[in-house]
Amino acid sequence: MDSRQVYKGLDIGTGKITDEEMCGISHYLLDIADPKERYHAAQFAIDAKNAIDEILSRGKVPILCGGTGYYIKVALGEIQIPDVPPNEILRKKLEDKARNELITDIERLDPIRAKSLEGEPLRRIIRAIEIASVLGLVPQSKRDVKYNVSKIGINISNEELDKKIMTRLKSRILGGMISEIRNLKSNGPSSERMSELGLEYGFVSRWLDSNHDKNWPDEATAKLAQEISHYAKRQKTWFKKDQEIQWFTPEELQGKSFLGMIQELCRKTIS
RNA sequence: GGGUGUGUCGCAUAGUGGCAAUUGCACUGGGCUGUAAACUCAGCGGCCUUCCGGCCUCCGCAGGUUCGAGUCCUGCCGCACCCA
Repeated sequence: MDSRQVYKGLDIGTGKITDEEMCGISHYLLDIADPKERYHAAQFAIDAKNAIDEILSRGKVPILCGGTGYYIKVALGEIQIPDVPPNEILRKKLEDKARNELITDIERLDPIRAKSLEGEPLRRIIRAIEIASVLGLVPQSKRDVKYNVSKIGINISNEELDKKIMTRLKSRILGGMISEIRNLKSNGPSSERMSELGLEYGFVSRWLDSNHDKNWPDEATAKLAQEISHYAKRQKTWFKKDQEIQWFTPEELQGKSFLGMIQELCRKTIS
């Protein structure tokens, strides 16, 4: 459930699991997309559901793991994405309009959806117009979860989290993240595209643009760690809202024997 | 020792005598219907208040001028640069 690990070639910077680390367990939805092309949540919803159904059909229990909250929701069917593909021409046209005009547009097309878009970024208002212009209205996104799900979250204080982020980042840099990104860049993607591939990728790419052959400085590590920490906090905000998540501290998970606990949860969920 | 500057909310920065004081970063909280590691909103001296708002404290320290001082004056302290 990771919006960046789907891409081929983004390994160190996304912390993608290695073959040895998999211990023979099948992992899904890794390396399924080309970094040159945009991969969307809507596609992920399809791919994830297929993978889940395939695993279930073999009588196994799928474990969804990762930090892209939106992708998890979409994969489980907690959010339905209307089947309206992006219309770049329309988007271009709408981007030239002022916010007020766009709001008037969506109010005319779908007053109910318009209400929920108050204070939302332009991009989402444009998307709503895009949907409404095809379907007439923006359909209500109703929950349609076909699976029994147990959700587990690990609760860590911000200080603890920041420490972990720093050690992780340092080991990624030692592990060759900078050259991974340099190589990736030489294959074409612009820095703008690189930013879409993730924090590390955008940040390092921008740094490379202005410091071709310099050595990576410690200040850059600190700054990047800060950006990652910001992101981690946004993730917390997202998951905090989910009432179904059972939260555990890292100590609790260790004390309990993690695998045993998962098995117990599986049994409960199935029965 | 002499001269010239300078001291504003964690850091940085704005501030014609009417200012609880600009902006950026950081920090805190929030939103999320095909870009989600994206995008985006709000709060940020304290206390009270349902909205409007009210009260107190505040721009290095101490005095002064003024109806009124972050802004002007004096002294002190800290810092910076220049001349010795």
